[in-house]
Amino acid sequence: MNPTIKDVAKKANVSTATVSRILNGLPGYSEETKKKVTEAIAELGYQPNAVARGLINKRTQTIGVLFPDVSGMLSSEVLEGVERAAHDAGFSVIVCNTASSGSRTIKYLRLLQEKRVDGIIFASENIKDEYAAIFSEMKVPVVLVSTESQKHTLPFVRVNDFEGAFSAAEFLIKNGHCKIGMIGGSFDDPIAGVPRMNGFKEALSKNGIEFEPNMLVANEGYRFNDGKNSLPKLLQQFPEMTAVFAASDELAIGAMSAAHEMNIKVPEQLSIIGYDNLKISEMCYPPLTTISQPLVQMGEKAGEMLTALIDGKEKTAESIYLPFEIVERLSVINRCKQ
Amino acid sequence: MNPTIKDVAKKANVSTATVSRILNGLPGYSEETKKKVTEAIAELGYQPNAVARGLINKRTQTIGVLFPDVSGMLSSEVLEGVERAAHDAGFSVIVCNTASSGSRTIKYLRLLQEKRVDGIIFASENIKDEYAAIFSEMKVPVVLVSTESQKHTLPFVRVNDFEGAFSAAEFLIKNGHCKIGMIGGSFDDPIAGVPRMNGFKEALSKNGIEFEPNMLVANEGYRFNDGKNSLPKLLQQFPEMTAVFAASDELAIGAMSAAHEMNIKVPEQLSIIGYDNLKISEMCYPPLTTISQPLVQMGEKAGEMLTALIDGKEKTAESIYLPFEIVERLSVINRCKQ
DNA sequence: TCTAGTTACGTAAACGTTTACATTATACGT
DNA sequence: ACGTATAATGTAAACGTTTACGTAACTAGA
Repeated sequence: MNPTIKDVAKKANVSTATVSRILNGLPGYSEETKKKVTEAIAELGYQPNAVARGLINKRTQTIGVLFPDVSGMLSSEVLEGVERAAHDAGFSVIVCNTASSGSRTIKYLRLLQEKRVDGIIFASENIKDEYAAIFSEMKVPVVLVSTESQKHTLPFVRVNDFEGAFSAAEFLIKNGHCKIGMIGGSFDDPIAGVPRMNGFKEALSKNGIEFEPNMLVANEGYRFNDGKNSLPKLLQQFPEMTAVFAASDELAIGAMSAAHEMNIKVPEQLSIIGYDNLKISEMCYPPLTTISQPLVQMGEKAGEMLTALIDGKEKTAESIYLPFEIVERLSVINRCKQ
Repeated sequence: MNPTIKDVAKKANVSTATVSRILNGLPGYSEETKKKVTEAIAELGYQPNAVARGLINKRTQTIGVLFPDVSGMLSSEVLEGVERAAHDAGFSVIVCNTASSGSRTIKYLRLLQEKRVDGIIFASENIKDEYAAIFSEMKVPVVLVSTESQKHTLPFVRVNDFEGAFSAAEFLIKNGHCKIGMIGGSFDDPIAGVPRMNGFKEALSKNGIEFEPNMLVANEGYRFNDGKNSLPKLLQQFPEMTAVFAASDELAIGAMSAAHEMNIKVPEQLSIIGYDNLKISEMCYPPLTTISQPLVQMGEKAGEMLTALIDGKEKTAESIYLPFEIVERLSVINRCKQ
């Protein structure tokens, strides 16, 4: 099969220990033997076996990442960041698509445990007690991205959704809108659902606008079709609305699509602001003004935190809120300047 | 640390061999001992160590997937399919982002070799000789997805781009268009560039339309901005155009965006057809008529082929062209019915 | 010249499995 | 009662590394 360290040792007339030392840059060999060994390695085309290494070192240089939805645009940007950071730190990443299913998540966690990954990144989903139990059983570092848990104290990297939503709503207000509706997520979603709705309400109230239930329509999910269906509903219960805050870009673009179909001009008749700054948000027409979550940077940061934890560089990781940003494009109009 | 098979054996008063047999469903133990062992496993919370297993079995139950662009929408859909198929067959997947860089690709390949993955899926990129050399050196199955190589005979799964492009152009013709332009990829891209341009030309010529160079603008890439920049150019060199075929959905949507800005109505004044059927294609306005590549299915099929090859179920894999499909939405108008 | 320290190695155990082979007990046919 | 096939189990080697420990040679200081 593949040549092993023994073959190299034999060819170079040294012991496997010496070869290993050379391979790992440990002290204890002469330049002369190093040369012999290096030549033997080249001649044989020797490649160290990471599996054997992993067995003895109890380190696989591999991390696992769990997403509810691998092909989602949000997940894929985060993944890019994670992969980059992991690879830069010498780790490979195994992707797992939980499809938001509890049982799948647990299966994957068990699998990662068997594979002896050195750490785990858990994205965009609520941490059930069951998961947390497995985490601590596994005794590997875990970092959360785009989610958090106050019950189970795990380090996370995300943006402050309350403030992001607050800023979005306030941005509309500053642009002269006072009849503002919201297309939100789910009341059952403590991560992206509730905080964004609360931030919205808070912005209204801080600016002397009283929130009324008819200004909001909530959704199970955050998808295009949810947004597309929500706009007509919202418009019906809140006809005087001049601007909408959508809790995700997909929702916003869905709303925009509905507006097109209803012959409502965006932004002239209706301003729309989204949340996420996915790649598509600059591709739609008009380009979407939105709250930017630095997704790949979040993934990257999470990857860095995790690998630092694994390498013991950090004892405990400090959770961080990454700054969001309002990226102004063309879907919001300033009513004052009209 | 974690309990090992030895701990289980001791607790159950049997040998490790027996435990192993029970774990792997091999014959040779009584119901009674099985019960003892199962109990011991449960009490200790024993989890087999896949690393040790991998060492002796020379199988890691892991495959590697290389993408030029992990967060690209195309890649991420393919990844979803691959992950699903792999997982169903008992494999984990390691993702690698080559960023279209040769040196990164090679580094990753070496890494996967060290990690002793059981197989490789290579997506969307041209196979350089150097890669092929490593493939054969690694002696693991490789399957290509969304690319192919006639020089190095590797199994692939993709759609026939020539025919896809041909159908797209012919679809426009059948809808009464005869002044048709194309926003294409690169002449240097033998995978998605040349075949799509040729398919386009062939459709014209088959229908008695003579192709002129001014009907085409080529691009380095397939991105939104390429499309956005290309439309004005194309319109300038081919003003009588009533329809465009774009070699990717991103190009098409970029073109649509440019049309919006130039106050050209889609599809009333200009019909657009894309290629890929990404998720965004139904989110833009008007929803994009496009050639559907079954991306997740392609990933899935590739994953199935690879795992079958690994498990030795298939000796050699048959390359396949998956069928494309024209998905009609609203970006193309029928001129005959006007 | 002797001792102590350093350098350059080699030996062998260990990591946690699987599995070929050996061993024992059991049942069965005559 | 005896051999034999079968079932149940154990022993130990093997997978390819790393590393604690041992040893021999050499250097340097007195």
